[in-house]
Amino acid sequence: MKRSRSNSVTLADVSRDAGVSVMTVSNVVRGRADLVKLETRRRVEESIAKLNYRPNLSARSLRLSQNRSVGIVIADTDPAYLTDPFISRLVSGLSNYLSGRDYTLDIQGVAPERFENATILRKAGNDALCAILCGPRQLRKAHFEYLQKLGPPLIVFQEVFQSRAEHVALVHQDDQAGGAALARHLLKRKIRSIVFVRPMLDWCAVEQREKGLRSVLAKDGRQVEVKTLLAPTEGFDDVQRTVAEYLGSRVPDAIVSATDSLAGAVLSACESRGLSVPKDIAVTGFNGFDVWRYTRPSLTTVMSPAYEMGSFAGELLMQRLHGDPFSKHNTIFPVSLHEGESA
Amino acid sequence: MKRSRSNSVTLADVSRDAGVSVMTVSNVVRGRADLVKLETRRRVEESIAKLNYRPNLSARSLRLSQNRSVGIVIADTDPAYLTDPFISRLVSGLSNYLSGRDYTLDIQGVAPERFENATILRKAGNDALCAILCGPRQLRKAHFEYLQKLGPPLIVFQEVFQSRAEHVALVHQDDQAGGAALARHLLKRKIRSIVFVRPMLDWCAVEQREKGLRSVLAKDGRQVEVKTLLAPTEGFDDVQRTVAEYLGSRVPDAIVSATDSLAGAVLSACESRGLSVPKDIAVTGFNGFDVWRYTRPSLTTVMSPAYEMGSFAGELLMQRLHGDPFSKHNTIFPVSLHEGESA
DNA sequence: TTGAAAGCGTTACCAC
DNA sequence: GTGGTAACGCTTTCAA
Repeated sequence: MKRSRSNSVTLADVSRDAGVSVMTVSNVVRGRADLVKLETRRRVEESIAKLNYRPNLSARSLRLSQNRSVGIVIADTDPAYLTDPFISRLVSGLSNYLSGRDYTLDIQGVAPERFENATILRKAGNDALCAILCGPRQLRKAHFEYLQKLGPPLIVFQEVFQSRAEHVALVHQDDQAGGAALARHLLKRKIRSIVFVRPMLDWCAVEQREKGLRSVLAKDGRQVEVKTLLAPTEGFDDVQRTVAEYLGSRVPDAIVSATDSLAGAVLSACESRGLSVPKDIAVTGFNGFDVWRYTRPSLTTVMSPAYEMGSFAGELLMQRLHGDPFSKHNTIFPVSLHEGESA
Repeated sequence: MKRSRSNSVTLADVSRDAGVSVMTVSNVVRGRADLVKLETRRRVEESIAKLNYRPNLSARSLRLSQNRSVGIVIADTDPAYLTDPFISRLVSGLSNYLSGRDYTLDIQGVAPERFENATILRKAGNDALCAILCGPRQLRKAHFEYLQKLGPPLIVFQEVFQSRAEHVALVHQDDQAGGAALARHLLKRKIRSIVFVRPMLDWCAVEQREKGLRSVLAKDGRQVEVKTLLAPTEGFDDVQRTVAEYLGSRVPDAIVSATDSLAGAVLSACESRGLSVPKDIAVTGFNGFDVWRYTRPSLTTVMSPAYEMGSFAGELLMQRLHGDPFSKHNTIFPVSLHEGESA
């Protein structure tokens, strides 16, 4: 048995069965109908079906030096990295756009401190790369530089770095404007103190939200006091405990949560402290997809175009891979305030 | 310029730069430290760093006839197919297990009626395949047969088909037992009528939940009436509208929802009808991850080991790809009832 | 310890 | 319309 462990059927096998040359089979497989006589094509197609032939992607990639695949690396400390609603929508959008163009998506989650070990980055197997970073700014910057040096076209989501590299593009939503919109909304109430709740782990988007929030408050004449409260993780229990503890000593007029899931835990903490939302305290979320509908009161939050960002990135990459330069190197998607009952 | 569009650095380039043979470089790259003199290795490593060399995965795959990659195809009508909390956890678990073994995960969502068109299935580029099916039983069965014929090792999640094929394994949770547990829990109350709410789209898991529910109720002496209510989609608004309409004409003693997100919409419908949960009506969910924490009242639901199912599948595949047969062809993960406030 | 050559399955190119 | 040949980048095998 000459055959390797994978009992793959090759073009040669089909050509032998159909009594034609390898090239003819190849032409049939790739739909070059004009190059093959109808009768021959029929015979070849029969053999293909009979032998259950599937083209070998590695061989094709090697020959064409293009893989028709894109890789995405997602830095996160949570093993269940895809459960984040922003990420799952972004990846869905990207994946679907690529599928439509007959491209494949390779996906890998990785702990921030092991970022550069990601298989997708160490081996060259994708025509382009995407990434979502997290961790201290310094580290994210280092990872960004590393990614740039790799070579293939690169799209980084939710970062605000500058890059002059021709093969790099940034796609993010306007988190700063989102934070600002929340601030303006809260300022309609009689507010003197705000707590911004966020996880310990750094995300650029969260920084931007806080920045937008604080900048509007700073410009306001009312001298609103802003504190930042760090939860050890994004887990429901951790957040609830952290907030409940804080509320034990003092109750701010509003709690701005870095994400909707955090806000869910915040609501729970308020409830357990006997605080009525929004009467006693206002609560807001961020990146509203579904959670805001489930909570009582429903959440005031900022809507995110995560799915669209993913598919837009796919579109950008397809252009770039088909010969054109990136049409945009820095794309900012607008967000919109959703007024629920919680603030 | 001989070089192809992708300006890739090859082993030959490195070997030229380092003044050694291609094989020596290959040995260095693959960590065969024992085969290379320390000094030579140093020189080669320098060249690798200098030239920014990354091994070409296609070439290696072609030569070795193994790709070190697994593909997963997920049938769903929802474009944002990864947002389903069960799926996102399952895929995270699988992806992480594979990453740890230096395997890559190719992911693709596909509409059920276009299932067989999925790139991942049409081209042979993965060492193994995973799938999650949906749609009418007939169609799922057809897709299952199709997948089996493809050849590579295959794991199908959340299906109850039988297969004698050596290269096929099934992994699912005990949805039937989950449905039964919910039924038994509800029977503790004075219950005469139950409505099972599910989306129009067929999922094997949902069928199993209903089956478990009905079988326990059927065995009970109290002649509980069970109706099935179909929501056009799983979308919050669709479900809420469907349920609210139903409640307009009659109010059952309990509503069993096919998933937690459905249950969220059901709660909302009850609220809008002025019904108090669980006093006036009991409500349950399924596949509890986080949603049950956010709702008020919190949901009574069934906890799912989705993440573990994913990583277990990865483990099974690794064994199979490294020479052993599948150790289990049909694995059923237990689920557990979570008693919240809603029932 | 290092090197040369063959071949993995496919496609571009050029003959027939 | 069809087919032969070379080459894509890598690793296995065997020779030096």
